[in-house]
Amino acid sequence: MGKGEATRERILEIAEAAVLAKGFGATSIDEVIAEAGLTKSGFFYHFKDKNALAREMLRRYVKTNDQLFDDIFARGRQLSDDPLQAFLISLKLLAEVMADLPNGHPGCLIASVCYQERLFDREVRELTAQSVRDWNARFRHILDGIAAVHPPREPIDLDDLADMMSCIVDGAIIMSKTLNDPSRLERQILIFRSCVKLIFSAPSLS
Amino acid sequence: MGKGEATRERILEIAEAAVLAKGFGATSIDEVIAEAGLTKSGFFYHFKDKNALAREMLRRYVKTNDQLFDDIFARGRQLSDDPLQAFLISLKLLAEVMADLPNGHPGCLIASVCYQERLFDREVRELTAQSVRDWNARFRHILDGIAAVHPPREPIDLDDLADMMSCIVDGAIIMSKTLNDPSRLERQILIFRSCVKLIFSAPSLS
DNA sequence: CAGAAACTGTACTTGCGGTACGGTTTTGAC
DNA sequence: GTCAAAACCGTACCGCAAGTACAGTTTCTG
Repeated sequence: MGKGEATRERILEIAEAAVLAKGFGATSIDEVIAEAGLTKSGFFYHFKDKNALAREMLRRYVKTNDQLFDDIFARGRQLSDDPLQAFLISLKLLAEVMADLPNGHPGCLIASVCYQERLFDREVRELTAQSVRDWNARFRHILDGIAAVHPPREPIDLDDLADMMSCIVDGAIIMSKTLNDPSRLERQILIFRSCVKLIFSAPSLS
Repeated sequence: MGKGEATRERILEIAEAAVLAKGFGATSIDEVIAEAGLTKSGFFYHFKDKNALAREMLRRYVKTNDQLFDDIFARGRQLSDDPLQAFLISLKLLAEVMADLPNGHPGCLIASVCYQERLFDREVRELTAQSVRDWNARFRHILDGIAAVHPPREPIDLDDLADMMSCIVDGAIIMSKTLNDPSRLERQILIFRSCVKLIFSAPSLS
């Protein structure tokens, strides 16, 4: 890894923390480079503009997040052969991980971008959209495996249920931040878990 | 109503649309006043700074939203005496209202503020927090009424379930915007409805 | 050692939020 | 109709942040 790459990483790390804390618009380049210990020229050597910074931040964020979810859901499958049990275990693990983050979940960059639409170019917006689609597909796949073994009682659209996971997490992050109460995120994941449990393990109506 | 109040209303309406579309930081005062047909001096006559604008926008938004929810949940209670049925009907109505918005739900101002924290002063942030708390209390109250008649099968924390409503809506708005698919919001409300139905009307496990 | 990569420094442009302040029109109460 | 307050307009200005331009310098690497 060249020295340039290390600097880029440092910039991205500092910028991500600042953006999640204050929003993209409120994060100035001056502030980032001051903390990173380089000059404006140095910054624009690595990123042609703020949009390029956003793009790389997103790529980084999505990658890290995917890794986390891969780990957690793989761990769930290790702990149970039943796909429903595996998913429920993973959700519990996810809740614990989210609760253990010292100052709550740092926030969701995708949502941050969402509420700043026009600040970003098409490429950035397409990147966020694709990552959400990937997320949904991931959960959809898990739910398919569950439904094959445990047919849901009520006619539930599995696509919508997969979407629900992302919605809950994003919504809970917002609530955690707004109310300054990190525990909400954990609790929302657990109540979603209860819903999944009910949907797939409820006995049939006579 | 004085002429000043009418102007203030016009500014707030234009600003709200712009902020929901592009975020607070990306909405310039110049742009708002151009559309409102007045000058910078005129703007600062009504709002001492951008924060004051945000504050009044939020008050307006929360008020309008509360009114909408009051109507919908009152209508639900009109249509059924059973609190569970009334709530389920209201959720269906809510989903329909959200689906009927021509370009999807305009977005949630609270979330917009959430991701711009440092741009706003303490008063604005406290306003958003309070409105979320009020929202949650509203749903908690409805759920209390339901649980009194239909004890939930699994031990479900009603506070968390009340929170879930807000989380779903906020999360679904983000997803709708990100994927440019207004139907997601409607579908998420309906699947939340299914969950509520399952929780309160599922038969006991033998 | 050479050349490429990784910067620094300075100077400038643009756009936005915000201030200052004097002047002008509009409105509503008497 | 009068008169003061309310509701503006115009102009000029400040500071900050994004971004450009470009020449020069250091640092790594083959």
